[in-house]
Amino acid sequence: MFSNRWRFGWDRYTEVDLFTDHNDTNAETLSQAIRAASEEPDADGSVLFGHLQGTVVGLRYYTGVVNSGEMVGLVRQPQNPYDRNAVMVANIYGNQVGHIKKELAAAMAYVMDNKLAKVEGVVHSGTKNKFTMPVMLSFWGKEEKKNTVIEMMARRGYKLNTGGIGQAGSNQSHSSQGARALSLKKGVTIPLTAEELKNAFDNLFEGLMESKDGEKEAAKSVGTPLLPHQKKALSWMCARENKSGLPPFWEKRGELYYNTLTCFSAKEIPERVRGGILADDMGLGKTLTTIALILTNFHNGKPLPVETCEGQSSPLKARTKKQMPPKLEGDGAGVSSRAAASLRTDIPQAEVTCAHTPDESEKSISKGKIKAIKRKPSKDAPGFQEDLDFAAALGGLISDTGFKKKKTSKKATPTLSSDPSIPESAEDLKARATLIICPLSVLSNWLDQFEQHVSANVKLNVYLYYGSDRNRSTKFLSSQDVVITTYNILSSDNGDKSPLHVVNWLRVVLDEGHIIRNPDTLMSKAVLRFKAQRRWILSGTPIQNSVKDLWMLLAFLHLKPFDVREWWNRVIQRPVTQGNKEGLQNLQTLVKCITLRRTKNSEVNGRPLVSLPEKTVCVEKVELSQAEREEYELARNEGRNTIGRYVAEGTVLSNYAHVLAILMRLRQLCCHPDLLAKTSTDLGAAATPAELRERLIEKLRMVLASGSDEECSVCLESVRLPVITHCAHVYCRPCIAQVISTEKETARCPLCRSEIKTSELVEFPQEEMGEENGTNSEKWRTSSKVQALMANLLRLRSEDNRIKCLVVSQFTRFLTILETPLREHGFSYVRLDGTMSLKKRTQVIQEFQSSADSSPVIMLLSLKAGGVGLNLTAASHVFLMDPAWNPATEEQCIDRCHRLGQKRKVCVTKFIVKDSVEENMVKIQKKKQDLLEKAFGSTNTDRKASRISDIKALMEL
DNA sequence: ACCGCCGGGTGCC
DNA sequence: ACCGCCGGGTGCC
Repeated sequence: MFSNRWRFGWDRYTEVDLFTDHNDTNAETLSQAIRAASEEPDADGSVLFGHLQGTVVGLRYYTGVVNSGEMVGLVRQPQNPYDRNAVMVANIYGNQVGHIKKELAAAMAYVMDNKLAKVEGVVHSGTKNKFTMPVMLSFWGKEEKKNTVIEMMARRGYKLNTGGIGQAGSNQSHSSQGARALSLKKGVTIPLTAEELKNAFDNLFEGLMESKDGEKEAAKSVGTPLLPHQKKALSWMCARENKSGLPPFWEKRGELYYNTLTCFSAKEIPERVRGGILADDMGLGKTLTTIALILTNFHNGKPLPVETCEGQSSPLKARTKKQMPPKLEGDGAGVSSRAAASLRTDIPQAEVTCAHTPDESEKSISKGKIKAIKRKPSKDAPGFQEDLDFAAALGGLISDTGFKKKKTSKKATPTLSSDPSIPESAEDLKARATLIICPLSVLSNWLDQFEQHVSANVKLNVYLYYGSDRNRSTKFLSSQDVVITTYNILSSDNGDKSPLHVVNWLRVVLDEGHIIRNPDTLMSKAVLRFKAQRRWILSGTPIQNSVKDLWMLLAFLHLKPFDVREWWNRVIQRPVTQGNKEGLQNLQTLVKCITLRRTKNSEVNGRPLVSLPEKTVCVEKVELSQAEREEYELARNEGRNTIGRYVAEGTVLSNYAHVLAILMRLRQLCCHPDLLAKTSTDLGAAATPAELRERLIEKLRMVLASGSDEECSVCLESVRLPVITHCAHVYCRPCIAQVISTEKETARCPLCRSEIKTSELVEFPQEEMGEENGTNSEKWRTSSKVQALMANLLRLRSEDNRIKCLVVSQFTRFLTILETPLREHGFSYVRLDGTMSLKKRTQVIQEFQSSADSSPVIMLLSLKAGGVGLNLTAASHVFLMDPAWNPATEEQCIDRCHRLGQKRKVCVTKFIVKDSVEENMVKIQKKKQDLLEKAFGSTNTDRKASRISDIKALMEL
């Protein structure tokens, strides 16, 4: 007993009180410790140094058991009072198995503490031993540390076996790694080619849906009929939430649950992953499907009980609250109201917070207790009938819900094939609310979609947890049907005191879940701490860069044992990145089990998943006018000379900013001459003082003409008597004059800290002063591209004056220029760009999507405004005013209108100026698509080289 | 007997 | 632990 207190007596867990019922708390604390101890940010590039046979001692003091071939974790215990070199051995669940024998531990401690190597263990034999057992240790690390480690161990009498060793009974990945190590010197493995890996990843998420999945009708409260593929998704999601199938790589062997990858087994059923990854392409209706899931799948497969406006008038909550004696909260016996579920959310705050979550109780159960419970014949369990009663009370039916107490479900031994429903305890049944976390940019979309898809007569409590005055009451939040918040709120609301971490959620949904792929961010850490029964990730792109992106997602889903980084690294990530085919297969199996992905082009039974209206894309070549052509050629020749010189000197990359500025200038000239001279980078390229002055004036004119109320950064009011500095910032003349007179020679621009002088302030020439607030139509000039657009718009209007168009440009300033002719021709328009507040954005989108007569017919859209998920299906025509570097950006933009819900054919027009940088950009776009595909694993130098060749191609050098 | 041998007590780090 | 180690009991064969 005395020694037990030291089981966790190391590192930051020293103060844990282990005298009180230590058996109940150890597992969770230990796995936390292991998790913390094995924070290995990047196991990539590790090579195998060698193997070593070691001994685990002290088996009889610990409860952790291992199977033949099982992987074990090795954790340093620097605070161990008997030996500060102690190395603990633990199994996958964090149960301690024993210690490494002290002489070996002393040698290992040095290696481990100095991060010279990562040591991993596999037990092949002696698993039934009472006192000691052999363990095969492998040492992994950076190539350059290899010899140090080998020498270090040798000095202490431990010779690392650097050849492959036939490890009888070793698990698959290890034996194959051993074989590889044998066949190759220096432990370097032959990876799959970048191509193969890339293909593998592509296929990782393809064809994940078997057609056997049925369709499920949504609850009545879902107002929008689901499309067939959405019903399939709903059916799949409900099944993932309700069925108790084991997580991938777990199987039942006799009385035990066995993990086929790590060879770990336990009496307890592994935590089931109730949820998964819905990775459908954007536009297939992930949001709608999720809303349908919320309404359709409450407890025991029943719909969410909701208040309706018709029928019974008295609100269910009010009625049932009185019927429910508080003392029954615990087991729910005797509840007879159909609406018990809605009532359960109204329990006092204290009860919620004090109650053990199912999560905690299941992990904190000691082996001894489990045994005790398990030995009880299930039919004698006193709680069984009560739970049935409760289930009946809730759902009006006796389901096959089995007795479940503290997770040790030992109802009639569930067989793998039958997939019985997951039994829920009374504790589980209290959870009501679904928490949705999304990026700010799609927040309004969620609200809209709830508005749109929930039947009008249903009152769903949706709370937006956002803004400084958000309601932080956990009781309040628990009682909602849905709580929506953003990732930013999550990271700022992070601490333990955040109510989001106190509420016992029914379900947590991460929209655009790939956002949490970096485990080091605050929000990723926050996301792991939710108490929730079911967890979902919605993401069109679950893998963005590499396998590593998946770990955080699996950790969020509590997919055992991969929620602990070490097991993920050992079993999946390292084998895969080293090109091990088995590792890749395992990864594929894993992903397949928990993911549903369809694309717009997916087919089911030979028929397309969704039939979107046709989309046509045409390129309209624009001829520059003679004046424009002259100006363009001038700039082009100048740019060519400059860039040509950089190319000759080999300094393209060090002058990259300037090169981009030159290209930018040309691209802008293709659109409209007035786009020039608007940023200080452009100004840097101006040759003469006269030219500079001209451009500054131009810039000033643009600022003032843009209609936005330009603010003076000194007085914080609208600028009066505007002047512009050489660094292209605009102030009131009196304000900036005062700054300069105060600071004298050392005066600096308040915005960018460039030096400023009174003599260098530029103001409007006298004759233009009067016009700045006027219609400025006299100063406004057209361009060939503007005319091309207007011709199209006017033609369309004459065909059908309700046709709506998106007019897209990368240059918000171009959008501003376009406003003038739109106004002149009487087009009603709205504008959406990245600078707008959420509120304004929402309003603009609503206005545009509205079918009212007064609704605007044109949206001026900046290419990158908003993110994925933006729904602009009211438009059926898209005008892309200028080509983007990345064709995917254009595609994404087009998809905002060519997506589910689009009723008309979509017509896309790309304006490209003939004989210009734009034409070359289009050529490069095509090449880029290939490049991007090959970029997988390509080196930095490759990319740089391609960058340079891009530029040469653009300038026709 | 300043040894060897026997057998009981004992046991991770 | 069906070991090794420790230390007390014992002492020809």
